[in-house]
Amino acid sequence: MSEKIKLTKEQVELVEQYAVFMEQTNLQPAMAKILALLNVADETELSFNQIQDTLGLSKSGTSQAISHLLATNRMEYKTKLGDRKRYFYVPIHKWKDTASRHFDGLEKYRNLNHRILAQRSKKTKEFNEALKEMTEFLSALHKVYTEKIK
Amino acid sequence: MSEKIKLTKEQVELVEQYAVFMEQTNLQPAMAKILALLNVADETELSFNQIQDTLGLSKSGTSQAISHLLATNRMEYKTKLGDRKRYFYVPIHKWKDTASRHFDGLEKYRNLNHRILAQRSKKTKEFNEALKEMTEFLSALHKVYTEKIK
DNA sequence: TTTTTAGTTCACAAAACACTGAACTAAATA
DNA sequence: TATTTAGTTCAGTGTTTTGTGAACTAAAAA
Repeated sequence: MSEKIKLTKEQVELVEQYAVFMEQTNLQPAMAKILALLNVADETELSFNQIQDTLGLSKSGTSQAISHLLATNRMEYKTKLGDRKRYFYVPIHKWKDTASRHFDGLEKYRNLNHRILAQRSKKTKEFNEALKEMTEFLSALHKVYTEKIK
Repeated sequence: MSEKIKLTKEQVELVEQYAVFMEQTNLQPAMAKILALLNVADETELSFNQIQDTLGLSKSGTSQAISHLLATNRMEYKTKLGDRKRYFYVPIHKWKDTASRHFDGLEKYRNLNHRILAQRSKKTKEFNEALKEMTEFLSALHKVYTEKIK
């Protein structure tokens, strides 16, 4: 029988909105919905079947999405003695690691812009000045990160 | 005849790396390369033909990419009296507007997480606590934005 | 041993995406 | 008026993405 989880109307709404947001950050729909569910549901640890049934995905789709989420550290699982299933959860307590990866991307962008600026013709003064201001703002952001998280 | 622009080896390298970075943020390859070129090239204003020839794109591909970049405010153009062409450029002086849009996305994420937290069962104490910490960091980031840019 | 559970793997179908070439347009030039 | 310039539009093609169902596996339970 189905192991579909009961969600309030508000939870369904939140799952959908969270998933859409995640899709916009490059995540595939199925993965986005799984993450959304694990963030919103009352229970933070759900089994393969609970995920599949609640979201109405195929078995293979669920398997592939879960594998990818595990491989990219967006999800983890635990087991329970005397129970063959895995229980999947979002390692939200590691949110600082996730944030770090985002700031690494930002730093890469800052570095690219810095290199671009370094080799630019001195003739395009306004352009160069704006580019410099922007990289300085990126540095300021990075500083917040090192102070608050790193 | 071709209006291909001359780029140093380093500039070619930077165009490619910048474009790859942009592709990773959801931009289509052609658009990513156009933005990269306009950031790196000595001249900040390039014509349709200079862009097409330098990047080796088709005319229609160039047209469609430019239209989309203009529609999404990632590019603008100016004209010159007595010249029928448009000269395209990256409005880098508006980098604060671009940053604002990014922070709007972050704020949306913070708000979603805040709503999720507000309706969560009180039983998952650790999860809720971590989620709260994270939204607080998102608020701190947003504060930097309001102080430095807005 | 046979069956059930908890998945994994894979070939493929449907849809979306990215780009191309060819035909077209509208304004300027000859 | 005819031609050139500076693009635009669109149908189609090749590629990539997502997800499906069917067959498979490995361990546990009956």
